Amino acid sequence: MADKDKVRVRFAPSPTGQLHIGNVRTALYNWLFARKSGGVFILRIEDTDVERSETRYETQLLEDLKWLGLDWDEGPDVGGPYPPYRQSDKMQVYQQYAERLINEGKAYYCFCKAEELEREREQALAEQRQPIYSGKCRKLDAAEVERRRAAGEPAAIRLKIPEHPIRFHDIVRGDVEFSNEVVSDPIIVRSGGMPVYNYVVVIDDADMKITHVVRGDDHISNTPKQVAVYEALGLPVPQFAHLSTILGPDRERLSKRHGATSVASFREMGVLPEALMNYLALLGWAPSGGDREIFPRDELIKEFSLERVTPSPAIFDNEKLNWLNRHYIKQSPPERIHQLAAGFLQRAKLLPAEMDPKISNWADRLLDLLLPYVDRLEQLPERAGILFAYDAAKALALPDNAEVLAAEKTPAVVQGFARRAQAEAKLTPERFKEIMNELKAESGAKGKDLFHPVRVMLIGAHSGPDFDRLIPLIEEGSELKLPVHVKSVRERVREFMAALEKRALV
RNA sequence: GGCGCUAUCGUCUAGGGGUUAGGACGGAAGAUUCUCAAUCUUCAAACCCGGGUUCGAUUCCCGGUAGCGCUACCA
Repeated sequence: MADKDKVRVRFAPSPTGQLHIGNVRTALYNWLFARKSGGVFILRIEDTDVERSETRYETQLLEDLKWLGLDWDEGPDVGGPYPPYRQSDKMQVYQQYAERLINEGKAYYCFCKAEELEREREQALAEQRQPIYSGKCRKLDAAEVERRRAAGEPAAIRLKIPEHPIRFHDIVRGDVEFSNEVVSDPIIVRSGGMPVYNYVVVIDDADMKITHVVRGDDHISNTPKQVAVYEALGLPVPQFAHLSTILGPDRERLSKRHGATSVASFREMGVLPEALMNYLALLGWAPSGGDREIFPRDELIKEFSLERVTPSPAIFDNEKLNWLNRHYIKQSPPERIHQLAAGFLQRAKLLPAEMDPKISNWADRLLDLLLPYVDRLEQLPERAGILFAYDAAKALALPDNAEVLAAEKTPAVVQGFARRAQAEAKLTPERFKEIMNELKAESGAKGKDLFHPVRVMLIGAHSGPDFDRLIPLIEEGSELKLPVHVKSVRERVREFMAALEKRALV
C-alpha cells in the first residue's frame, strides 16, 4: 500500500479524569480499524482545557490503554513524524493558522463581550429564534478593527461560515447535511488567545494526516463547524465515523452515576482486559452472520469493519460482560490467572505477600476450586470465606441453614460425624468417604439429608465445592503459616459442637 | 424551542420486499452432581405507531411518537 493511502486514525482523549468506558470503545474501534487495515494508530492528548487537564490523568490514561493492550504507533511518549502529540505544546501553530485565516478574510476579530453574547442568546431563546451569533463584528470595517486592536481591546477570532449547507459523509450514518442557518460563525480563538477545540482538532487532524475520524456521536453536531474549518484552510476533509452513545440501564448516557465506568475500576474489580475488549467490541458492532460472541483480539482484528458498526445507541449490560469474563477466566492460561487471582487474595490479606512454594501450590488449588464460582476476581476473597472465615455460631444462626439444621436426621448425622472426625488428626478424603458411608448406614440419612448437615458443620453453608477437593485444602491449609489461620476439620467440628451446646442451653 | 441522530426479544445484535425473523446475555424447565457453581439439553421472549409504494412490507418512502445528542470564548 502506498504511504499516502495508508489509514491514519487517532484516539484523542482529554486528560481531565479517569478513562471512561465509552472512550475506551472509541479507542478500541480506532485501534481495530488501524490494525485491520495495516494503518497507523495515533494517540494525541487534547489538553487545551487548562483548567481541568492534569498530568496524573495523562499518566493514568497511558497505563490504562496499555493494560487494555491498545498500543499506539505515534503519541506523546513515543513521538512520530508529526509532533507535537500534545495540544498544549502546539499553541503557536494554532495561532499561525488563525492569522492566516484572518489575512485571507476567512475569519475575523470579534469584540463582543461574553455577557453581551449571553444576553443576545437568552433573548433569541425567549423569542424562539435560533440562538446563533448575529455576525455583528463580521461587518466591522478594517479601519475600525485596526483601531480597536491597537487600543488593546480583547478580541476573539471567529470563522466565517459559508452561505451554503454543509454536508459530509459518515461511514456509520451515511450522508449528513446541516443547513448553514443553524451554524453560528464559531469562535476559533478565545479573546485570551487560547484556541478552541473545534478549531484545534481540525488543525491537529490535518497536520497528522488523519484519514478517518472515528469518535463519539456527541461530536456529530460539531462536525459542520469543523468541515468549515477544513474548507477555509483548503485542507482535505477526512472521512468520519460517528459511534453511538453507550447508555446506562436507565437509557441515559453512561456516567459515574451508574457505578463503575472507568477502566481502572473494571481492572480493580478483576475484569480481564480481553473480556472488556470483547464485550465493548460487541457493543455497537457485530460480524456478518451475527452468531459469534467470542472474539479474542486477533479474531476481532480479522473481522472488524467500520461499515458494520451500528448507528443506534446501546445499553451497557454488566451481565454479558460477566459472562465473557467468566469465559476468559476459564480460557486463560492457569499460571496467568493464578497470579492475577492470588493478587486479590493477597490484597485482602488472606495470602501472604511472599508465598513459598508450599503456600503457592496450595493457593493454586484453592483458586482452581473458587474460580468457577466468580464473575469477577474481586469476589474471590469473599468466596474464600469457606476456608478463612469459618464461624460456627454464625452458621447456626443463618436463616439459610435453618431448614437443614431442623431436619429430622440432622442430629444423628452431626453427632456421628463429630465423633468420628474428632478422632482424625488429619482427615483424608478416603476416610471422609468411609465416615459418610458409616453415617449413611447408621442414621438412615442419604443424599442431601446426609451431606447438608456435614457441609454446614464444615463450611457454614449447605452448598459449596466438592468435599473431595475441599477437605485436603482445609487440612493442609490449617498447617500452613497464613495471615489468617485456616481452621482444620477438627477445629471446625469442635467449634460447631460447642456452639450447638451453647445454643441448646439458651 | 430549533437542528441532528436513532428505533428487531428485557438487553446486545443478525437478517432483509415473500423467512418457522437467527444467535448471544439474562430468565424458566430438565439432565448431571450430596449441594451450589460450572457444563449440556429444551422452552418462553421482538420487527414503535400511522400512512403510502407494491400482488405482498418488519424491510423502501413520508409523517408521528419516543429516546439520545448538539444548540458555549467545554472537550
